[in-house]
Amino acid sequence: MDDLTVLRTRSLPGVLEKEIEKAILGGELVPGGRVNENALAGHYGVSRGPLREALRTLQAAGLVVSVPNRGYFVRRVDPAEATQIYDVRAALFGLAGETLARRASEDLVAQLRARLDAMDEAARARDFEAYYPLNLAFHDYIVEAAGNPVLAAHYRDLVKRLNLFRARSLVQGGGLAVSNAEHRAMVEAVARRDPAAARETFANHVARARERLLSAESSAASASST
Amino acid sequence: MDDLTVLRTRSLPGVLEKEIEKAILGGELVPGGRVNENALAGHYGVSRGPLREALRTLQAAGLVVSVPNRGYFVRRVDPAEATQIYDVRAALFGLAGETLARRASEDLVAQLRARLDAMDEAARARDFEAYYPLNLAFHDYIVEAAGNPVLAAHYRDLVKRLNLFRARSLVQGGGLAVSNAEHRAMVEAVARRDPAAARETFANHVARARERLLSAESSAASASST
DNA sequence: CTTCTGTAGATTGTTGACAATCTGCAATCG
DNA sequence: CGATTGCAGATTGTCAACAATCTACAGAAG
Repeated sequence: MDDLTVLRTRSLPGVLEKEIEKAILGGELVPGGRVNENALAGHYGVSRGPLREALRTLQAAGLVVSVPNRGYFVRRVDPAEATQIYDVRAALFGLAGETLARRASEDLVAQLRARLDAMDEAARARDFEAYYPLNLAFHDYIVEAAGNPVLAAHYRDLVKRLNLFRARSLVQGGGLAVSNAEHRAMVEAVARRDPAAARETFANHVARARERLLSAESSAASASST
Repeated sequence: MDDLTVLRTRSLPGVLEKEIEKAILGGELVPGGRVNENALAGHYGVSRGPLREALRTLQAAGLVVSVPNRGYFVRRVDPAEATQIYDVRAALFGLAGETLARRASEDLVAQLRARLDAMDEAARARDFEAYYPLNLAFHDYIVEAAGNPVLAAHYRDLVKRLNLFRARSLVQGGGLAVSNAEHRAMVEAVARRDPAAARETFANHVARARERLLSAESSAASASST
């Protein structure tokens, strides 16, 4: 019965899109690599038609690019584009914070503080494995709570594309406590119902995350070239 | 030779996408209306395969929606979603202004002032037909000059979707002078190389445009319901 | 008269096949 | 020996046909 419901709800190109996206974000399809339609179609046991429709959607999302008569390639994001993505993401996240500060209920502030405490604990324990998903959920919760689906959709698109930037060393060791201190300032701005301060702290948080990532990347690049 | 170059550069789904987009934005395909694949394929003299790929891209852009086993429908944007789009657009435009204020050359400021003067003239003459395209080009030039392709792409997507909001009465009569006064404040902030002021004036300009549009819409709605 | 059911037509979903194009290697020519 | 041309295999682009699903209308039952 489950298969039936799935097939009724999601179309075949829809599930393929999610599946391929997972493969890309999971690293099975590496950035810059070619996407073979026949191979993929065979792997999923479907025809090339629905597959190509899924790839078109992924192209619009910026995860792959189509070169006429050459095929699809997994998108490669270089530091320059990563910077651009981060700037846009900061602006959107700032908007999320501003919106949240205007409409925040007491329950919502309590929710944010609870998540903050959980992250603090993980940061103190230097437990990156625990911190990472909490951090992700925290940001996602914020963007969702802002109540603007258009904003949320664009934000998620940007985050997906950032995963194509080869630099898994997202936040290393010392970054945890620093990052969560910024989180606390963000939540306090929301609790004070101060839209301007919220926008600023939220946007700055992403801007600083960008600096952390890019400096880590450049040092890693210079290290590997030595 | 032209056809050959076109076919080499743009793929068939690519040209179909642009063609259908034009039909939607031009009003030939009305919001809420159904899109018949066979009819469209026949109209363009192509098969349904490339057509469906084009529609997938347009779905990702938010211009159409796909309902499984029912087909594609031209997206309808209600006032609530238009508000959300405007909020995101304001944040992005604010980022464009901030970026511009940091990197503006003298030439760029001169360019902006020249466009400003042209719009002033049209506004004084109450010549909406002349003002409208100048205004569009002004905004597009700014977003382009910010030098962030990711920002530009997202911004353009939002503008396209706003065209689906049924309210062609974009700016009526008196709005022209007001709007251009805001433009002048924006350009002056850029000329002063003041990023914070630029962000604020740019974002506020879009927010005010939203208010102008939505109040016009609601008054038109109450008038039509009377 | 209203409601339900069944059927015919239309429309979308998917597939497999054919045509066009590209890539890589080998043979030939200068 | 290097460069170029030609060919074979692989891959993408497009199409037309078939299967599945939905819509609308007609007819029958309550």
